[in-house]
Amino acid sequence: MAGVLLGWYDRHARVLPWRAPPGRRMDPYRVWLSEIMLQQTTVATVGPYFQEFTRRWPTVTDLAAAELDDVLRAWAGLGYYARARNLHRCARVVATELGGSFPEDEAGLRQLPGIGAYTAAAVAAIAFDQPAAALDGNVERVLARIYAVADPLPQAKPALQALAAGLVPDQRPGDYTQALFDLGATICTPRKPRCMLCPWAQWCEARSLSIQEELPAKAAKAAKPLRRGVAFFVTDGTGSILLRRRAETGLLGGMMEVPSTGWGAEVPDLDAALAQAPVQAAWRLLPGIVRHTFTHFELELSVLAGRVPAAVPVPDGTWVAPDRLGGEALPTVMAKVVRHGLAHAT
DNA sequence: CAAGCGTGGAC
DNA sequence: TGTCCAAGCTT
Repeated sequence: MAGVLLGWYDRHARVLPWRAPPGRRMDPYRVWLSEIMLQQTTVATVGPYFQEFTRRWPTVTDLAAAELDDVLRAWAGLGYYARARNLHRCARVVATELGGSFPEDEAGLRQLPGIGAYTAAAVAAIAFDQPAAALDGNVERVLARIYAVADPLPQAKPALQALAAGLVPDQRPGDYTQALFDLGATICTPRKPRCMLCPWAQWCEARSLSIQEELPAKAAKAAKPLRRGVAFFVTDGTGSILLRRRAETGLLGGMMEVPSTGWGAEVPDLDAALAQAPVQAAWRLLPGIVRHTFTHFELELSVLAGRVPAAVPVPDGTWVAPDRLGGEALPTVMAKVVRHGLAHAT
């Protein structure tokens, strides 16, 4: 089966910025960087970020020498911000403790910050052509169908991992791994798989049972609770906007925010909200609400606008001119709040 | 070890 | 509008 897939890959491999042509190997730094960026993130989204990171930091040593804040700024908008902090930590370990070279085996890679079971196997296979079984969402879907594994994920994951390990060939395991990704991304898609084009169709149990679109089964997801809060859009006499750095860990850790009340189930009343205001001002409630969906809750923010005569100092705060917002470590939800404030308060 | 952790696009 | 999902990791 592996040989057939490799033959298909030789003819149909996707061309991607972090990928070498079939039969070649890519720089391990770029393989690693792309794998971190691609965690739970689409190829289309990652593209521009990968280009910018490799332009600014062509080697892992360059990335290690960067300031964490510059890395966070460059990562802004990509989400799952712990990845950026772990990326930077990992680069420093590789640069200072490993002489600038990544470990070539799965176990060594697995020790590094931000590298879990999947990424260790993927980098070992793709960058170093080791026969490691990388099990991601694509491979889970392909194998669940090929072997008609009906047990729901994530319970079925250990069984799929064993099946994956049994398929990895000794010849060209790196290309095989990438071929499996391409198969999942272009043929064995979540909806309406293109079985007529699949090089593995003759071995697919799910297809023979006509249940390919029902697999893989997944456990039901919990409903997302609604949280609400009030954000404070503050400008000074020059039009600069008050931003504040969030705590290093947890949600949006280390990123910048528009100061706000806590986010809870209840809408804070005006007095409770104002008690949490970062400065004293004559507040005006802006029309509309900023909505944002996170992984595990939905958020609705009302926005109070205030103006202060001069850029007074605020704990963890920074005053940023509107034309320099693009360079800040602003997560998307906060960029939405700023946009709302600029549209209604200025 | 279940829960916490972002975002944008497809349908 | 809602729902799913995309090359998962950490605690």
